[in-house]
Amino acid sequence: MNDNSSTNENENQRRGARRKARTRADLLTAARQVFAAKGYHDASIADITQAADVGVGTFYLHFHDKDEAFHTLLDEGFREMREQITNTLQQGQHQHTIPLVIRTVFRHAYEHRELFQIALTGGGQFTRARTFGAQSDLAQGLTHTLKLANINGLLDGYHIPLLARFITGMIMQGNFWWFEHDEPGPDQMADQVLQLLRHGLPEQLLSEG
Amino acid sequence: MNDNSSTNENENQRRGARRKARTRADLLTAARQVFAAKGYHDASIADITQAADVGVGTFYLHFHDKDEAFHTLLDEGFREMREQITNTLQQGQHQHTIPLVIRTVFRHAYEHRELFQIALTGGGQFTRARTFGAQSDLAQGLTHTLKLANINGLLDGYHIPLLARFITGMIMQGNFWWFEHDEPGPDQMADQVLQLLRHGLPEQLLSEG
Amino acid sequence: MNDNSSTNENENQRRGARRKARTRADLLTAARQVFAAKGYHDASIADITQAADVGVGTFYLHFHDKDEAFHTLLDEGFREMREQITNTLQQGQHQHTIPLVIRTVFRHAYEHRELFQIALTGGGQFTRARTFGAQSDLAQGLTHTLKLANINGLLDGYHIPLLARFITGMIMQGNFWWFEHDEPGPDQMADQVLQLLRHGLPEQLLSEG
Amino acid sequence: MNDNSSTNENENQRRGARRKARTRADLLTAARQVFAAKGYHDASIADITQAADVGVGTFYLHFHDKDEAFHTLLDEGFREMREQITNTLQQGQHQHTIPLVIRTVFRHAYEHRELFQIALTGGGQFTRARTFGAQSDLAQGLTHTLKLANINGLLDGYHIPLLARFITGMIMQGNFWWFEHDEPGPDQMADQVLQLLRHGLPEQLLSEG
DNA sequence: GATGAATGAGGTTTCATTCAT
DNA sequence: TATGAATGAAACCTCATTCAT
Repeated sequence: MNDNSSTNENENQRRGARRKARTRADLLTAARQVFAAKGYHDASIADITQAADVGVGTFYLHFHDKDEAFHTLLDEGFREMREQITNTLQQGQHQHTIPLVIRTVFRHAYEHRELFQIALTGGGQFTRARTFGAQSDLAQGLTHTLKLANINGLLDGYHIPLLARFITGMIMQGNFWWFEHDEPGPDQMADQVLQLLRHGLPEQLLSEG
Repeated sequence: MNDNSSTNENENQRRGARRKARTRADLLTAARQVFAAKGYHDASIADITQAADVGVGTFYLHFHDKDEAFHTLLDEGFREMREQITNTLQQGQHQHTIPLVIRTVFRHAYEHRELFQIALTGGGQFTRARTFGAQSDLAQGLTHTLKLANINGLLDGYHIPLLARFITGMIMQGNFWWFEHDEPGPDQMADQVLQLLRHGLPEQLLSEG
Repeated sequence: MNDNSSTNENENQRRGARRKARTRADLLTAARQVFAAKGYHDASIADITQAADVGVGTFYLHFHDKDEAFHTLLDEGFREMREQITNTLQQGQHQHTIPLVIRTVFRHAYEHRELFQIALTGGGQFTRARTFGAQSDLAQGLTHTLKLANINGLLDGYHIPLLARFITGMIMQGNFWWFEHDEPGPDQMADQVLQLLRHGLPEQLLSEG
Repeated sequence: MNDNSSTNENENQRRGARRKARTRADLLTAARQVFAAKGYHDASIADITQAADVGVGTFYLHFHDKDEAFHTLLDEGFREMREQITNTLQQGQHQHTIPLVIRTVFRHAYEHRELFQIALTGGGQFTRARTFGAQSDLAQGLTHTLKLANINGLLDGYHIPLLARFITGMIMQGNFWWFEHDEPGPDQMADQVLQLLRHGLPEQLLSEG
């Protein structure tokens, strides 16, 4: 009987925790949709809880405020991608790193387009820092890679941190493209970026006065 | 006396018009500073009128609402640049167009950094459309140029609108760079972009598994 | 077996009742601490149940609402004192009543300082009535006593209900004193009050212009 | 013309300031009524602005928050009384001080009964400190007076700070009395207090077991 | 009996906008 | 034209209370 009741209690606790986790997930999903549709500032808590079909108060049971929900959304949404990129960067096969990072970002970005839209356009005082931070992280990782690659002087004459930014910029614009189009898919998108990085543009287009 | 009085009236009218134009300019300058410092949403009309040293009501004599002030700020701030770029694009010397556009954007962006910061980070319902619009305009202009250049098939194998986006992305990241650094200046920044566009990256960095 | 099971049932019932009573007592103790620390309004049910180490819902198994818990706290906390004072008042030895009441209140107040603090400072719509009520009860009891004592005209010239209030006021300020100091103890406090009541102040302090 | 316009401007400014001051006064009057009727916590800003017949936002144009309005109400309401008492205390004719203070407080309390009710019953985190502070101020002033009076040892055997508290308590209960009754007026009330302070109670009422 | 996730009414506060002067 | 006090819709957030488990 002792066993039984404590088992029941555990069972109840687990059920409760599961339900709570589900509500939280519902809220995050709703937040993703609402933020994507309206942007950070014009999304109200009421919008989010309505979309999640829960009461307003429930929101505050799971997040301290709007900002925390926003950050949680991005942090959890980007975790997997961040981990994959970190792995790639740490593997040390520098000759493969850049294409791998590009492909990784594009694959995730294509799969989680809403999330990227939020990250790239979202507002909010802290948010500005945070979303730029996302781009900065990527740029920093690429800077690191490029510096390692430059041990043998391959990139002398390039401003390496800028180079990293330029690549970041190309990737970001690829994501913007998907706000309006579905084609081409992530792999062809990556191919296009790599093609430009490999061969540049024909000389005729770039002659100066 | 009639003459006299009408002269006086004219004089008064002119003085009034001058004063009005000056107040408007003060408001735009103040708006630029405040938007840059706080972002669109966190900038209040009171902030702006305080910075301009006028009453709150005065704001509404010059702008219909907050959004109009914001748009006016960007439109007027970008007018000169837009015109120069339009000219460049229409001149038809396609082999010089791309470097010229790049240099033009960078020069203006460096000179009007606050303005670019506002355009690239500012929020607001319409704002999102507008600032993306700015990037889209640039991308469209470049698309047009690249298509003309491709009459002789130079760019077969490239996805031209994407190519235009990538270049746009590089330019935008150059501007982001200036949010945090002052060096390198616009011409060297352009050189870096052109260097990448001309030669791409060393093959060793881009080999895939 | 029938006997047996009903014995078990009884046993279980008793155990249940004991547990319930204990939870209730825990809640009242917690409520006392929390109300004393934060005041009525700023004390949340969650604060109380947390301090009692029970679930929020449990609170409502024992009290109908926040106000009931508050009133219960005061009623039960003051019951003993109220009974002693009632006894004193009913004993009819009027010449001893006033000192006895004063000593009784001070002794309880010193022992249950938290409770008195709550009663004298706590808020809440009904609470205001209730805590004033406590003072009023005391004043009424004293009024009654003084009236009985005045059968022989001792207090002609005094406004008896006011007199009762003044004594009440002195007692209350004695309690306020203990919010900030521990000394003097209840008996010396009573001595001070009685000394003033017996001899008044020296005439020199009270002469009017 | 210059004179004229600047005169007009001044005139306008003054008119504006007068209007603003009037709104502020309306709000304070409304706040006094609402706080008196409902107590601090149960009075909402909407209650106050409705009673003052202004928009909700107007409240925040004049007070930073509810607490500031409350404190302002008390500070401004007690200013005159505080000044009179301070003067009395500083005049140094110690043999008249106590009766004067008692009469002063009662006169003001009778005239501004609502205010005293608010001060004595009002809640709020800071409020508790503040309203007790009012009583404490009075008690401290009296303590000071009594100490000066004690130079010649008149009060040896009395605990002077307690004595001051007791007098404060009598005054406060006099005010409580007026929450429910209009009679006796302030002067007779003071007379009653002074009578008790002068002669104490008949010994028969205070004999101890 | 005990639990704690969920609820939503109700309160506070901000700020774009208006309008009488 | 310029002013700034006044407005109130709309957002955020809290917490007493309920109820399914």
